[in-house]
Amino acid sequence: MAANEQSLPRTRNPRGQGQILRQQLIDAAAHLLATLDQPETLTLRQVARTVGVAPASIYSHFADFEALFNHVLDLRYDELISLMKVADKAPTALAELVWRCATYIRWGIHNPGAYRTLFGGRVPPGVTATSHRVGLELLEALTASLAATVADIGDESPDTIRQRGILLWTSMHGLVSAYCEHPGVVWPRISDLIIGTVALHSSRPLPDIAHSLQQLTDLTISAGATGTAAH
Amino acid sequence: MAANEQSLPRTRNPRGQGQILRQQLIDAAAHLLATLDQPETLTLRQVARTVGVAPASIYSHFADFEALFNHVLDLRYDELISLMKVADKAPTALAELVWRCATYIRWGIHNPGAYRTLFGGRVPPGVTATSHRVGLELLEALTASLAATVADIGDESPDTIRQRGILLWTSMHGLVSAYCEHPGVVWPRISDLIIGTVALHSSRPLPDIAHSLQQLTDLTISAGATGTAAH
DNA sequence: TGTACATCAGTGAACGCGCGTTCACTGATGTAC
DNA sequence: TGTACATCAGTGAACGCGCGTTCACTGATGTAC
Repeated sequence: MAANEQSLPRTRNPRGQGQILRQQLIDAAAHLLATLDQPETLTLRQVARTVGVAPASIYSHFADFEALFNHVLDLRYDELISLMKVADKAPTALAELVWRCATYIRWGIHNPGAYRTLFGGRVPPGVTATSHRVGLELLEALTASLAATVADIGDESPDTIRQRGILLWTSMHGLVSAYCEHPGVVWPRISDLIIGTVALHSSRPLPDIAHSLQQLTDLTISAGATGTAAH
Repeated sequence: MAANEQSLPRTRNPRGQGQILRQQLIDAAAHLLATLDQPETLTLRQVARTVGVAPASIYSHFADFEALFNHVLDLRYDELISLMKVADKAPTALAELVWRCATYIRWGIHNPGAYRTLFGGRVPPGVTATSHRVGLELLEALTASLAATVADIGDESPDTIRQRGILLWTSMHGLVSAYCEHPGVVWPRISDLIIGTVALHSSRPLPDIAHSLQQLTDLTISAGATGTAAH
């Protein structure tokens, strides 16, 4: 959509305000990462053009392009983790599970570029550590939440519980990925997909799940949170 | 893994056998697509190097690199569709669903590069038509199979049936994607993941599903089919 | 109050790289006379 | 049986492109004397 933004002249920052450019670079990279069809093709020169600065200027603030790229990914990941904390305030085990799933799916759908780069695997190199953290950290919390929700899971083996957590996570991953990658499909409402997913994996009644989801929506709206809650 | 394969001298094909190179180009591109960590970074010059030929030689057989790339993707897609036909021979509705899911998931896991390029969205440009065909064609067959399997689905609305098909497909998509993209995770056995997925979405007993999966395995082994059954 | 100097926020040109593509060509092989 | 010619399978060098990175620099601004 956005193509030529290099026409703005940009005045140099005053002395001592050099980190303003640093923030602009981060913002521009985050914006491009969010909006590019193929986020993995993000380039240093694109970021420089967007900010209206010479490509070399980036090296005053980051060791190389990978450092900027990874910094942005870390910020986005921290944002997701921060948003997921809302689940700790859930009134019931089912609500915690619903909130966890809803937050994950919504964040992924609203941040397709970042989601794809963080969870879509095979990033150029470099961000591997974060990416692995992601998989395990979120997966464990999700599995615990699922185990607490499902009544008849007490007598199942740890392996079975773990597999159920994995299947829930991969189904959410597939939902987010497919939703973002196949805009040509006519998709049901996101809330229905969230409710349906939780219902399948928890065997709980649809109305209970819908109620918990509504609670989250109310909470989010009353808190005025719109998205960028990192740091 | 494979890096330098340009050392083989390669003797020119005899007169009239020019299409041998064409096949070699297709094979090399398919092999690279299957094995590259990032299949979307496949280049014309990589293919040429693998075959041991000048980059320009490709233009005797394909209009441009995109034509070669798309041809390979079409072949892989045809292969998947061909493999999916085994579900038509299933003895029961449940077996058809299980066979469909198992074939899809197994093919995806054994062809990560091709799967990612076909279904992972956002290919450079070009293959859009095929990619859309994929989503809808397979989704419709899967949804029909699921509807035939699930007993209590008769009184549900078409939208609900469609959503259940979508959730099944996206969960398989997520399973294949996550499995290929996160090799660091310790995964359960594929057959357990297939059985667990079908169980969740069909509400059928695990042993019945396991039995149907075993039938498919027996059939596949007795038929001697190992993978490349295109055309 | 004036001036030399250090610092700061960047710039501009160039580098080597791999890419897809073009174009004139080469050299072996078959065929017509 | 010999020779001119057409065809075929590919080659080699070059093109323009965008990329990440390097390096010497510029010009404004603050500070020390």
